[in-house]
Amino acid sequence: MVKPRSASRLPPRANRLLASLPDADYQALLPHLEPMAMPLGLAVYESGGLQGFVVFPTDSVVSLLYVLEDGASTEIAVTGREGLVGISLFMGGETTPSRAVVQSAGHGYRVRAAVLKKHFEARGELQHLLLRFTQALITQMTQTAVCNRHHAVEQQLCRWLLLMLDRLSAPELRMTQELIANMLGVRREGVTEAAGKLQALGLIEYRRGRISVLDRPGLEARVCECYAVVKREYDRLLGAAAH
Amino acid sequence: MVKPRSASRLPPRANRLLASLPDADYQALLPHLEPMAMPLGLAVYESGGLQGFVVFPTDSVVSLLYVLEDGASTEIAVTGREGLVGISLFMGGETTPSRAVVQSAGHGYRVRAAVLKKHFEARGELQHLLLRFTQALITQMTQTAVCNRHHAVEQQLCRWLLLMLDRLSAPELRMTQELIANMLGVRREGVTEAAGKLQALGLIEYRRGRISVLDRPGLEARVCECYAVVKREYDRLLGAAAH
DNA sequence: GGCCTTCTGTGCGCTGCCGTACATAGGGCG
DNA sequence: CGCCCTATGTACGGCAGCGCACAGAAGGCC
Repeated sequence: MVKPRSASRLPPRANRLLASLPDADYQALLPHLEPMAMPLGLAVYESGGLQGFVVFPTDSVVSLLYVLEDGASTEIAVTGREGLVGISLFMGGETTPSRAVVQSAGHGYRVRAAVLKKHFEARGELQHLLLRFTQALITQMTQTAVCNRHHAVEQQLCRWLLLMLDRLSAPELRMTQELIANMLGVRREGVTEAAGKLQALGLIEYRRGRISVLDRPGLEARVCECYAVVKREYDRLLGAAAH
Repeated sequence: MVKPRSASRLPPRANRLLASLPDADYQALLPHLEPMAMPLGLAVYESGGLQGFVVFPTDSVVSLLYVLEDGASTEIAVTGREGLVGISLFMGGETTPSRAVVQSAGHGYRVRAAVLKKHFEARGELQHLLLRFTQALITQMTQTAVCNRHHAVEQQLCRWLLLMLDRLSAPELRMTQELIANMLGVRREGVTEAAGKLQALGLIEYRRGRISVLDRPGLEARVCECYAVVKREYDRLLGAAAH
C-alpha cells in the first residue's frame, strides 16, 4: 500500500505550514518555491554558516542538532512536514550555533531567505503562522532539555520514535542505532539495549538500519510525559491538521 | 559600595531591550509601562495560565522552568535586564507549558499583553528587537539541553552562576543550594558538593543562602563551552551593550 | 539569650550510563 | 558464492549522580 518513497514528489501543500496558508498568501509564495531533494545526511545548514534558504520539508525529516567541541552531539528538535527549517532567517539572527541534518530522506521546497523575509515582513497570516511554529519548536526544545535531565534512555527512545513517526508516512525508519545514539546524545550500546527491550516487548522490530514500529499505542504507553506535552502544543498552535 | 537593593527603582531603560529601542518607539510604549515589584518567588506566569502582561525586568532575574508531573524541575532559561518575560504573548501562542519565577528580587516594568501586541504588530524596530531576543533565548534553551546531557554538575553550576552574574549588579546572589538544585534539576547534595569545591578553590564564598563570586575569571576558566556560546549569541543578537 | 526553623555537610549503598573491548551477524558487492 | 564492511549484541569495571538518613550549624524570632 505504501508507495516507494522516490516515486513521486509531493506537492508543496504536503507541508502543513504551506497547507495552512490562506490561498492568497500561498499563491504569492508559490513562484518562489523551488523543489529540492533531501538525501540522507544532507546538512541543510551548518553551525554559524550563512544559509541562503528556508526549507519546507514534505516527506523528509530534518534534525536540529548541536555538536560540542569534543564531537559529542545532541538533537535539539526535529522538523518534518509540519514545519520549516531555518527560523533564524526570519527571526533576524541569520544564523544559529546549531546544525540541521536530514535524518529521513525525501523532498522539500526551498525559498530564498530574502524572499521569505519580504513576505514575512508583509505581516500577513504568514508571519503569524511562522511565529506560532517557532513557539511550538521552542516547546519541543524545552521538553528535550527536561527529558535529557530526568528521563531514562528507554523513555527518550520512545519519545524520539514517536516524534519521527508523526513526521513520516510509513511506520518504518531507516536509521542505525549509532545515529539514534548521536541524536539522543547517548552511547550506541545504550540504544541497543533500550531498542532490544522494546523489541522483546513486541513494540518495534528492527534489522540492520531499519526500524519498524509495530505497536504505536504500546510506545505511547511507555513514553514519558514529554511526548504528549510537545504534541499537544503542536496541535494547539498549528491546528490538529498538523498531525 | 553596593546600594541597598530596594533603595531606588531603576528607570525603564535600565532594561536593555527598552534601552535599545529608538526614541520614537520607546516614547510610544512609555505611557504603558507600569512599574512593578518583583519579590523572590513571584510566579510571573504559570504553566498554561493566561498571562495578562509582558514583563521587562530591570534589576530582577526571572527563571523559566519546567516542572514535571512528579515534581522534578529544570530551568530552561534565565532572563534579566537584557530581555523580557512572556514571549508567547507576541509569538501568538498566548501561553506556554512552563513557569516563570523570580529568582532574584528587584523590580521591573510590565505592559498589558494587548498593548505590546499592538506595538509589535506595528512592525517597527520593536518587532525586530523582540524577535532577535527570542532567538537569543532559543540559543540559551538549546545550550541548556546540551549541557544537561553532556556536562557535569560542577560545570553546570559555573555556567549558571555566570549567567546570573551577567544579570545582576553585584557579584552576590541570595539563593539557597536547594533552589539552585531545583534550577539545575539535580540533587541538593550535588550542589553542596560542587559549590564546596568551588569555594575550596577560592572562586566563590557562601554562607546560608548567600553566594558571593570572588573570582569571575576563575569561574570562566572552569565552565564548559556552553556559557560562551550563549553569551556570544546574546552579544551578537542584542548588541554588546546587553552585557 | 535561647529556641527552632532552615540550610548545609557527610556518609552510605544503589543504579544507570559510560568507556572499552570484542564477538557475531547481515547484506551489499565483486 | 564468498568476502568484507558495517551494524548489532554482550560483557565488565568504573563513576557520577540518586535516594535516603542524619548530624551540625546559622540565624531569625520571641
